[in-house]
Amino acid sequence: MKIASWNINSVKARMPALTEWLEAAKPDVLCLQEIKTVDEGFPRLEIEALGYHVSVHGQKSYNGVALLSRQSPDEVTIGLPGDDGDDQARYIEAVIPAGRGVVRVGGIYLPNGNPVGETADSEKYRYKLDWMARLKTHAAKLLTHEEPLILAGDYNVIPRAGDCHDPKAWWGDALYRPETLAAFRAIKHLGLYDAFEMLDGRDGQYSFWDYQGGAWQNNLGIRIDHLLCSASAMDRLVDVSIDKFVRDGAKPSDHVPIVGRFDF
DNA sequence: ATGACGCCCCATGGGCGA
Repeated sequence: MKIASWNINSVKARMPALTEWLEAAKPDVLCLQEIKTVDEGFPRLEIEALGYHVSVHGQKSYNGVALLSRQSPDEVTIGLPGDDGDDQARYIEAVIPAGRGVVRVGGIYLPNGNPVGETADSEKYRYKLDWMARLKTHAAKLLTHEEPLILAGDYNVIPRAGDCHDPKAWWGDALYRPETLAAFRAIKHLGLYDAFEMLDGRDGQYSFWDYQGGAWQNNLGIRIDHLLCSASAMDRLVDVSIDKFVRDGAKPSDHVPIVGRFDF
């Protein structure tokens, strides 16, 4: 069973790339981020025609997440609990049949957080840290359940120096600074494992390259898209791949898919 | 020091992303 995540950077602008990848990679579950459309604008029929159930948590122009699954999902929920005033569409969750059991998948679009501000207390950075605290609370609750858990998405966190081309230049950015890394560790320390780090772990394996400045051509990337797995999910993880070749396609997203293959 | 690229929208340039 293949469970994947991809920040698609507008699902409507990316349909040729998305359909091509779905038909080739055939994931069983795909979490999409930055669909940049309301629910009604999601190309549901085209995706369903490829054999997927479509669950959407959309938003006009910005953010927006979706969850595609070959099997019909149960218990689909949208929005990260913990702040009723948060109107940004960044979280979707479902329980998916897997083998003889089920797996719970959360699709995450964690806030970027820039600019940080001189004293690291800008509104956007506070929102990022608050969101990470809410994710920790929610993950702790989900980890009390029996089924394997995978929290897949664009975390906007560079976990290690080796996950960016120029750590000194990135240090201090909202994606790579002490408070961000501490919050990310706190989530992992609940009992979640970075699938790529555990099964591959090489430096320089990026999932995002900026459109600007020839970042892709010069391999100036960062690894910010992650699959965090509970222990029982990790026990079933066979391999992880970052589909870097997708960045060379026509009209690519600035992110590429990350895929975990599980023995469910 | 700035902009660069690409996406969005009751657009025609500004906001946003990372």
